[in-house]
Formats: sequence, C-alpha cells, structure tokens
Amino acid sequence: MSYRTRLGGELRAADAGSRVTLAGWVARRRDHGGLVFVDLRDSAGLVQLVFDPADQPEAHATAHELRNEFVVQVEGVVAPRSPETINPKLPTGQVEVRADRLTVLARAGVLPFQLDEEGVDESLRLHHRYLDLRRGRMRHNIWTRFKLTQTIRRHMEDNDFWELETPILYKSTPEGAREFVVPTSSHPGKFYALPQSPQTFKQLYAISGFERYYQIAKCFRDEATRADRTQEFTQLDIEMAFLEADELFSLLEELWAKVWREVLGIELRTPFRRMSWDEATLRYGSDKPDLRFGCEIADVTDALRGTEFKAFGGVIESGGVVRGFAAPGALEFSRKDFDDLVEFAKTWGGKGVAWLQVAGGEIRSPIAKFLSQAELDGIVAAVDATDGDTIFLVADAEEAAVRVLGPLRLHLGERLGLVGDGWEFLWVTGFPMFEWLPDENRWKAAHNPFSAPAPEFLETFDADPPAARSCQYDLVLNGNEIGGGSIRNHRPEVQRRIFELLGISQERAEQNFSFLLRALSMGAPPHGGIAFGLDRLAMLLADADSLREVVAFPKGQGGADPLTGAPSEVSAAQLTEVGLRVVAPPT
RNA sequence: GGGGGCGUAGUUCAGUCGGUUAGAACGCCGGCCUGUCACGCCGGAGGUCGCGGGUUCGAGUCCCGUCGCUCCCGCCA
Repeated sequence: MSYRTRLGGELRAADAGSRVTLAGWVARRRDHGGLVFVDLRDSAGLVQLVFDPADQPEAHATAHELRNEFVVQVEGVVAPRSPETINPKLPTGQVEVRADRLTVLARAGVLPFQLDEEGVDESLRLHHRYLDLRRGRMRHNIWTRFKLTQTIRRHMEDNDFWELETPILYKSTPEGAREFVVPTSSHPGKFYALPQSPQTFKQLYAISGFERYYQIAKCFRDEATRADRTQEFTQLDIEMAFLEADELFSLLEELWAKVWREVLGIELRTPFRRMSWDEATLRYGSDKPDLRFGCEIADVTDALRGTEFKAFGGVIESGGVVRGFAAPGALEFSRKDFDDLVEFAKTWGGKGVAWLQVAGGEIRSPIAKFLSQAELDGIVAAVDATDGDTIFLVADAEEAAVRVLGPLRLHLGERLGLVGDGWEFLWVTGFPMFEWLPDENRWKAAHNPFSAPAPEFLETFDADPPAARSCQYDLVLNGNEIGGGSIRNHRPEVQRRIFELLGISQERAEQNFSFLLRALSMGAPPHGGIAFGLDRLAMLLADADSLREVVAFPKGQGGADPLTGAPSEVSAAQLTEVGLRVVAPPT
C-alpha cells in the first residue's frame, strides 16, 4: 500500500465521507479547546487535519506532540468544511480530514529559521537549503526552471534537434575567462580544464554532419561572482550547419514565445526587434539596451559648435562630442541629487554631467547663463525635450561620453520610475570583431575568435580591424544579455587570419586549436549557433533578484558552498597522486 | 586586486549624546481555552552584542585591526 493520497486537487475532489491515507510535513499545529488542528503539507498542497479525542484518543495525544516539519502519515475521513471557516489567505482547501490514526515518520528539531519568514540571511538559507527549498517561493522558482528546460527540450525536439553531450573534462585553452583546472593521476603535472562553454565541440558536431545540435550544458568560469554571474552555470547551447541567421532567429523567437506562454501565460510579440550594435551603442549607450523606456541619447554637438562655454566648446574643438538625453521628471531634484549623479558618472569614467530643467517654458540650469538662447533651443530640439523634462549632457570623446550616458540613462530610468512593465526582446547584430587593448598592445576578439566576419569585411578585416563587424548576434531582454552567438568561420584560412591578428601565433593556434583547424580543413559546412544563459532566463521569468534564487544548490560569493563546505582541502595522498604540492596552504 | 554596506537572542530587528540589570516581535518550553488556521490568554527559558586590541571612570555604541556575508568596479574570448 502506498503512503498516501496527494493533497490539493486530488483530495478536494474526494467524496466527503471517504477514508484516505495522507503523508506530508506538518506546516503548523494549533490546539484549541480539546481539539488539535494540524496543517499538513506536501508538494501538491495543504490540508487541515482535525484530531478529536472522541474519534481516537491515542492519535489525538500524539498529534499534540507534533512540531513544525515533522513528517507524518495519517488516516482519516474526509469532511467538508463550512464556507465561513475557510480562510482564503491560507489555502487549506474546501475539505478537512478528521484524523484517527497518526504515525510520526520523522521528527524535526527546532528550525534554524521559520519557513514563512522573509529576509532570512542568505548564507543561513544556503546552509540549510533543504529547508529553504520547502518554501513556496523557492518551490516556484525551481518549478520555473524545470518548466523552462522542459519547454526547450520539447521545442528543440519538435524541430529535429538532437540533444548531444560534450566532454566536461576539456582541453585548456587559456583565452578569455580564467578556467577551472583539473589535475589527473593518469598524467601527473598535466591538467584538464572545465569548459567555459562547449564551443569547440559543438562546432565539431556541425562539422561532423550533425546539422542540428543542442544541449543544456554546464559551463564553468573561475571568475569573480556577481548577483547575476556565477562560476558554474547552465546554458542552452545550439549549433546548426547550413545556417542562415534569420532561420535561427525565428526558431528562437518561437521558442521564447512558447516558454513565456507556458511559464507566465503571456503572449510575446514576434518577430523581435533588431538593432545594429552601432545604433544601440550610440542611442542607448549600451550593447544591451533596455527598451522598456525612452530617454534616447542624442547628439547635440552641432547645436553647440562654436559656443562660448568652454566646458563644451573645448571638447568639441578637440574632436569630442556633446551627447545627452531628456528624462521626464527630476524637476524636484536637489543640488545634492545632482551632485550624486555627477559622482555616479565619475564611477563610470565621466568627467561630469550637465543638466538643464525645462520648466514652464524656461530653462533652469547652472550652465544656462553660459549659453546663448539659440544654443539652448538647439539642445532642447536635439534631445527632443518637452516641458517637465530634465536634460542631461555629457561632453567627452564619443566613446567616453557613450560609456557614461548608458549607465546614467539606466540609473535615471530606475530612479524616476520610467522603466515600464513588459518584455522587450531585441536582437543586437553587427558587433565589432576586435577590441584594442592599449595596456597589452594587442587586439582582442570582442566576442570570440570563432565568429566569422560580416561578408563585407571578409577581405578587409585584418587590414582595418576597428571597422570590422562580425556575424555575431546577441539577444537582449529588458537590458539583460540573455544569449549570444554567431556564424562561425568554416573556412580554415579565415580562422587562421583571425588567430594571426589576435597574436595567437601559429604555434599556439596549432597547440590549442589544431584539432579545430584540422577539422575545418576537411570539409566544414557553413555553421553557426547561439547559447543562452538559462540561469539568467529563469531569474527573469521568476522575477528573482539573484541567480542564486533560481539555482537549487548555489554557491555563494567566491564560489564557497555553505551547504557542503566546498571547496575543501584534499588529503596529502590525493595530492601526491596527481603530482601536486600546495605551496601556499590556506591560513 | 580595489571600493561600499552589513554583523546584537534560534530568526528578523530596535538599541537615543558613550552611562543602571541589552529590549521587541516571531520561534522555542510549560499551562489554560470545544472549530481554530497570523488563533487567543497566562507563565518561562534563551545573549562571548562576529573576533582581537585600543581610547575611557565606564564601550553594543568611538578608534584600529581582523574574520564572515553581501553589493559594485576591475575581470567575465
């Protein structure tokens, strides 16, 4: 005989008068008069048990000893509840169970925190994650994650993708993020790395003729953590042969529409918007613009050309720009509020921020007296400001101005409550291929070195690297980068030219990527793909503020796991086996 | 690697200008209550104020150091 009937719907449907066996956790016990009331919880719901000494004195006596989170099995008779006794805030349901038999299956000690309490210290929650996960909110978050991967698997399967695995013990290729290294006793002194992504192997699948690959893949980066960044994460990894980007875009638009329908019951508008990287950067100061509000950044340089006001004029003369945006509100900002904004801008490398309030047809600004009426009018027109707006301007080299204005726009969007509800998806395309690292005096791949140049840059990308744009695309949602990918280099000579420009010597390319170059030289189809951060998607879907809220057993800042105590030291014997000696033991 | 915030009962927090025996709520323990469900009522236990040092007649409170957690910058092809 099984332990139980499930609570919730199944039990509510049971006829009054029928006898049931239930098992679950004690959510709460109340004694009132001669009766004991127990709320019993399982994964399907909550039901109230009533113990009456008249029914069965022994069960009643045991029930009196119950504590929260005890695991019990009960037998009893389902009875309807009179509507006026049902508390809608606590969904114990339409029926109760008059219990006459009770077995305690497991006892619980005093809980380290109460399950209905909010704001409990996170490391305490992680230390007792099995308790924390019993809470409704966490249960919902984990459900969201499950529903996300379930919907993905169904959609990919329906579209003839194969779910294929790639190795976890990877070859170390020290480009990009710092890798986790793994020693092995078979080769003391040599190391595997954990994959930062299945990038190279998924390309090998495509080259091997597996034309539609996907995987829900674990990835690892030994880098500092953030609220939205962990060392160990999960991505939806996709690669296709004979791929046009448009084909991939519509496949994914359909996928996310399904996910939003399944998880949130929301219909997304498809196709998603698209924007070039250049446009996103200039208009929003970001390669992942949040389109839930306006405040588009405009160029006001022309309106101020030749101005007397040195702070602007000087910058313009030396080839810089003045850019800015108008934000509705901020008319009530105090001097200190504005000073804080200037400080904020400085943390992003800005020299300062100028502001002009447009109120009742007048311009209020500490710099207004330095500007002519024509210049003021020009500013207002350029940023398209209307009455009640405050205009924020930054004068600097174009790149520097953009770098400050983007975060400033986001900051003010939050601060002024401009960020609307909803889901703004955006494809960003045409990323730069390379980025110059002045400190190291070399070019760096802006995304990854396997992305193909856009066709119009195929001949010229190594002659004029800053101008080169790649076949890379990102999917952005409400200002979060949720995925990115590219059409790859399927011609080995193009891949070699990229490695060369990046200063990855032939020798090192040979050493690190020879398998890929070799594969490309034996008939590689045009291919490309994309990868999505599932943790971040789950976080957005569950409306959580940290990745750790949508990971069942997450690690804290610095990768420490309060639950298991990992990472931990290993024995001297284990070290000897892998040929390692710890030089600087933990203090 | 750098900067900010936090650390007081099992939990969430309060603690005034540095001043008597460090408080509240929830939880926990005991008792009462014949329909409770955030039950109610009475009583009780529970504290290395993260740790170390300093200033002071006196430190939870001020100073220095340190540890832990967290947020951000760097970093994250």
